[in-house]
Amino acid sequence: MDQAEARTRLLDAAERLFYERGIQAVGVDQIRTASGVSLKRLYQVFPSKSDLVLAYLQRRDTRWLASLTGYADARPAGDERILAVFDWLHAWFGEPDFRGCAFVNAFGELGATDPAAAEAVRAHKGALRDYLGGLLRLAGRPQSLLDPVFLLAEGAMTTAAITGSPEVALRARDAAAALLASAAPAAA
Amino acid sequence: MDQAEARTRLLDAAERLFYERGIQAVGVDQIRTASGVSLKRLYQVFPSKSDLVLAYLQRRDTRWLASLTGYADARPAGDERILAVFDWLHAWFGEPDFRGCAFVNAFGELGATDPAAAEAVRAHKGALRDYLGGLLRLAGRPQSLLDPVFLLAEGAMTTAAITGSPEVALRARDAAAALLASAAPAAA
DNA sequence: CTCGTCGGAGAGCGAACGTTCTCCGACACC
DNA sequence: GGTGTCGGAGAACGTTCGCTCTCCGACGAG
Repeated sequence: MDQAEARTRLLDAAERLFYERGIQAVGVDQIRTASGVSLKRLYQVFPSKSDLVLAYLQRRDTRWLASLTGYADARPAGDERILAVFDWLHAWFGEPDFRGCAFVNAFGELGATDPAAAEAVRAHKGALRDYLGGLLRLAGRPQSLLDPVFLLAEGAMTTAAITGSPEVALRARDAAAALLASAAPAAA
Repeated sequence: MDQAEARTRLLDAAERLFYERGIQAVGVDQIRTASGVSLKRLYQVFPSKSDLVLAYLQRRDTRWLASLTGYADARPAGDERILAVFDWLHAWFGEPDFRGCAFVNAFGELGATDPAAAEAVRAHKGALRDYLGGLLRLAGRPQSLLDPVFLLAEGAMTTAAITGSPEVALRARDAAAALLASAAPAAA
């Protein structure tokens, strides 16, 4: 096993365990066991647990946004693409291991004590916000709709986590559609 | 110091520390030191840390909702009272020790491992939702607006925590006002 | 075969955790 | 004053944490 594969296996195990049980609740030994990577190598690749946490957040940020944009960008630009974001959320919420937004969870655990993790969370939410802003622009919609749409998506994530029911994504979608409809009709 | 005062002092210290730094990050000894209550009495009142955590969540639930309803119910019933919820959020977000919704934070930390804590979070969010539903009814508004308004409030809480800026409450308020305006005019 | 190098397995480290126990001084009762 | 009871202070317990170290077998070079 070379270093690159060790890194992948560590991040795979870390992502599954951190997301499923929480970051502080998972020990380094559990990640070692789950990944099959020796402790020595683990500390070569990630000199401390917080480095591993940061790498976990960064890789998840990349993959999560890629999955969302891959789904939404397949729809025609315009209102439809904006609403597709909520369809994607609905599918995500329905996954059996869904446990809310990993970044919101991480912020609640570490936001007060780990500045690097807090910054990663801010960066992730900023990227999501920017993506939604781009969708609005493509749809010919004013940026004044950005906050409402973003907040509906955020609220849907935490609510779906707590209630365990994915349908809230569809209600958020309806609300977003209503806001789009109540604004001046778009050029698209 | 009698048992009742010990309980109050313990909960005061626990609430401040748990909310400020996170639950798992705060040890029982720190709560003992901050409260001035002896360890022996602490374990008489709360036989385990998870009992203390639960009491913390329950007392905060009561107080938080009482503060919100006390503020909003002072406004005339109708749309104005609904929007007052966001004004209250705005004031809360601006407090110097604001660190997001204690229940969302607790759920991220403990939701997967502490069923009693998870249930307390669900109960709290259910109570907030019910309160908003009552405000809509009083305003003569359809319950179809409940999810949008609730999700805007939820989204505002997590976003304010992560970005640190209270203004998002006002944007959520604007969005709620737009949704109310786009629906059929209320009797009130 | 011999030797040197490497990485894996897991024991070991000090600190911190939640929880219990020991000690001792304060105070009520006789 | 002597005695019993209580609670506070904090030492101590066993476990677990993040992290380091030791040992040993595998393997390539000569």
